[in-house]
Amino acid sequence: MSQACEQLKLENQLCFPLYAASRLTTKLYGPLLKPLDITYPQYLVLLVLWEQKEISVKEIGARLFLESNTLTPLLKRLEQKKFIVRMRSTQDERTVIVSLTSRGEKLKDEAETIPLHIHNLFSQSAFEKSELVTFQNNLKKLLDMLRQEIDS
Amino acid sequence: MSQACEQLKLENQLCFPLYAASRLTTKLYGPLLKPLDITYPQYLVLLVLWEQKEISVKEIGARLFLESNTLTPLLKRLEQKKFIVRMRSTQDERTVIVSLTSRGEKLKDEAETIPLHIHNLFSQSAFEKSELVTFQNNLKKLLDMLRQEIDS
DNA sequence: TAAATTTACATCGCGCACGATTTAATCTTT
DNA sequence: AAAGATTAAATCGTGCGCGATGTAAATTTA
Repeated sequence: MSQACEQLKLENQLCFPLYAASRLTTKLYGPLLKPLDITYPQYLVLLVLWEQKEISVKEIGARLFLESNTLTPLLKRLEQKKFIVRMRSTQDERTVIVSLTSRGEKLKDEAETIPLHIHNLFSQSAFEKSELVTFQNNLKKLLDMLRQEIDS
Repeated sequence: MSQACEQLKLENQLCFPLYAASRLTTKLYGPLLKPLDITYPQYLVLLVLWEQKEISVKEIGARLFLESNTLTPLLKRLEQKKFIVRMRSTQDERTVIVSLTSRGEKLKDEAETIPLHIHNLFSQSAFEKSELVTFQNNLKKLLDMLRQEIDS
């Protein structure tokens, strides 16, 4: 079988396991996020807001690699659930500033056990601690590379 | 700042870079797949079919970690584009057998340059070959772990 | 063999993702 | 300051993903 053909096999692809692992990871968060009444992408937005409780849509997008076409509806849903408020900046009317409500701030306390839960799953697994660090670094490196590649 | 709080930072998460890298990777395939008139998930299904040109929906799902709620509409779209046909098994009327049309088989030739394109991007990047192998192995390991965790 | 269970796929509803376009505000240029 | 370009969000349409449920066929159990 030709080299080109061999590389068309699912097994030999880098991108498929990335795609599958990402989806299964999101699924893993499901039961942890359900009690908080948020989805995984909503959780990511909240992670950003828990670090910086007032931030523009643009900046959230820069952190999560998402744009307004995805964020606007998602943020509206978070606003409906009273976790955030959105308002136009007075300095620049184009900009929408997203900020946490007190309810949104409180949610952080409930969310604090989530990283621990996830961490426990990994420590119970066949992953060595050092291996995990390498893996995480490689993921970041890949992300950097992809970012460059897509911007160009 | 508390340990729990520190782990809520985006930077320290394993899952976010996984999520972001997966999305950006899909985006990277976009320009390569557009000429073939298929999406990335459709490409994955075709990868399976190019390995085994007759296969049930169930088996495709097992390979890609997808279920009929995702696959059925996707396969219908591939059928509309005349790349595949779907028919009920005569042995077991519950089972739907998916098979390539000649057009779907021909598409494989056009797709053969895709892995090369992707490979080139990596070889131009800061990724060492050995590093890449390690990374790929870790991804598979993660996928195995997630699979186990979700089944349980 | 009739009833209960399991299996394979389909359907439904909702929430992302994202390319493409629109709208309104701001900035730049002349 | 008016015209043109840029920017930030919003909107629109399409295609996933997936939990929950439905349907019909096959298998198991009673």
